[in-house]
Amino acid sequence: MARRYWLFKSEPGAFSWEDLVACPEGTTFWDGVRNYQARNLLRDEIKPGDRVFFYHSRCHPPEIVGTATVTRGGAADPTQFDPASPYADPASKPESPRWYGVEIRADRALKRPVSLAELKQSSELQGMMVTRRGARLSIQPVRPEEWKAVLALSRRPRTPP
DNA sequence: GCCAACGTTGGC
DNA sequence: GCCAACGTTGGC
Repeated sequence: MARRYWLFKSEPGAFSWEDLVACPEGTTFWDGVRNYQARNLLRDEIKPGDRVFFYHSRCHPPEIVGTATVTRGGAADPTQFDPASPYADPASKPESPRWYGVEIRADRALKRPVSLAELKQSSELQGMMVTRRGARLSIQPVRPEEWKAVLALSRRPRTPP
């Protein structure tokens, strides 16, 4: 199975790229996803070795800031069983968990962040999910050619306005 | 702060 | 099963 590529959204006020890098080994379990479509990807599709764009959402500007590697595939999200967690789900039972997450490890910051505005301007990235209006999915598939194009953009100076 | 898009809930 | 109401996401 070939390595696949993903984009994970995070609000920097909640959990930023810097927070990930500060974790032991730059590694964290990606918990708290409570959307079924994203859950299916976490549980069934995202495998160790896959690569991840770390995207800052609900901030100025929204942008891709770094890359990470999946170090552990779909596992039950423990926060669903923790009554003290804001992500607690009393309806979910340990014998049939409803919510899943994966473990990721920070790889490196992009040479420079690539903003959503820039993604939208790039002719190669017109079809990228994150550029579509109303694309709220917090875990998104990324095509290999999109992965390459974003990295290429990050190695170029920002386009002057 | 605004509001469009989307997902979920719940009455019927 | 439909769909209106509601809450959330998230760019702008």
